[in-house]
Amino acid sequence: MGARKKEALEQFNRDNILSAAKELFETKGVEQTTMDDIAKYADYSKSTIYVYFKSKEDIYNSIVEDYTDVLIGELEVCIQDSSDFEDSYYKMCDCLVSFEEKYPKYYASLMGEEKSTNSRKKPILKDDKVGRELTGLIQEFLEKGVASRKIRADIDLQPTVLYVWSAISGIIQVAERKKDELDESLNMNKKEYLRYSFRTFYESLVRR
Amino acid sequence: MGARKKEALEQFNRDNILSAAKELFETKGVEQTTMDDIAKYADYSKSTIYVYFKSKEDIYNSIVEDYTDVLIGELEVCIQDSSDFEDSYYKMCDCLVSFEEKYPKYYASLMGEEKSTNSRKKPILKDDKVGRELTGLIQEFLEKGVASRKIRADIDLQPTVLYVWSAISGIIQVAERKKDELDESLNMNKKEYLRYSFRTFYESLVRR
DNA sequence: GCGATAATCGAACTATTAGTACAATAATAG
DNA sequence: CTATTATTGTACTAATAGTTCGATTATCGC
Repeated sequence: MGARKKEALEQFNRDNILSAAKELFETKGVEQTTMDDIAKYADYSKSTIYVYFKSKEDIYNSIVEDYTDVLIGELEVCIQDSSDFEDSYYKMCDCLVSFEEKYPKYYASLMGEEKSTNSRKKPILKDDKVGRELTGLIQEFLEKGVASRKIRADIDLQPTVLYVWSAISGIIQVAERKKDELDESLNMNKKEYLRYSFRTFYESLVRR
Repeated sequence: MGARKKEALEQFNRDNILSAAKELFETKGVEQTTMDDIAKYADYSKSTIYVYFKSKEDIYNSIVEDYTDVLIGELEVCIQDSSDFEDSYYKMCDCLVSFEEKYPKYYASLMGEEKSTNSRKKPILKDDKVGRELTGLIQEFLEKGVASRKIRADIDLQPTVLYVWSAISGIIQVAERKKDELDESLNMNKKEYLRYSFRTFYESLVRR
């Protein structure tokens, strides 16, 4: 078999395994999914799975990387394709919220909860690609704000990037965690609460 | 044996087991600590451990409850013992940061990361005692702000409570996660960054 | 098509760890 | 001293990640 075809076949197998794992991880949860589950669902033997991936962790990490790229790509569009600062901001927020709702487990993982698919082992500290790319994007966003005079030019950009990120991610996290209470005691659904919080934060950010 | 003495003895044993588990959980991590570890360190047989606690989860939950009470108590002091609004705010922030630094695992757990000591099993959704008590405290805090005219009286208190909580917890979480990057690229240590962020947020909160 | 090579499979294996069962032993009450 | 109770040790089960390896099947070069 030609090297080209061989490589393609390998890619095909890897993709099959990954997409099976992806589905199972999303529906059953990562830790509740066993290697035997993945093998069965992907229609390979377990031994073959281990030919293509060295561990469950390895599979998981590959998937997370895919999601990272998707999310970062979407956020880039929000920030770069929009000429208006306020518009960028709300698009960015929406984009993060959608991602969180669609893939909560991966969102949690990307956003820095300790990553481990096998809790008996120490979690591996991975280099924080999302974190770095995200702060890059937010910096770009803030620079746009400064350029359009929405944000004071004398702010200290670097820590403000993190500050903005703290607030946005905090808002999303709390909204998700408290969504049931919101309905009950606040008479406000998650969406409304998010709008309120994002707006409040936006207004605290731009000069009045 | 009198019922009184028996009860005291049981409490003694339970406490011994809990304090051993507490130490191990703090040093090795919860999931890296086995029931055999706990038994050995507490100097009981595993069977006896299971007389006093029905599962590892049970031990863990008892410990978390203790920590919850400690944290809530400390926060109450911050808010209630301080007559100045700004003072309350910074004390509250410091208190949360100290707790996070001292007991990062428990902080993460209290603050809502999925709780499970045995990742093969589905995490149990516990009723969010900290959450409820915390929002109560923050509401009290904001009411003080309104009373002292530091905060506009026409704000919608309920969602603002969550909004404030989002920001503070977000700031702490990001500071912890990025503490290494802070040193390197921002030329700012975690403490300085926290001060900057808490101050920025405080100023966005009070009327100017 | 044929024989060699490589991919895949299946099934049994190890290691780890929560949790259980139970009989033996130690401590205590009366 | 005896009966009860608390504690222990040991050996078990179940679940699951990961390994091993000989058997099987597909594919390639000729």
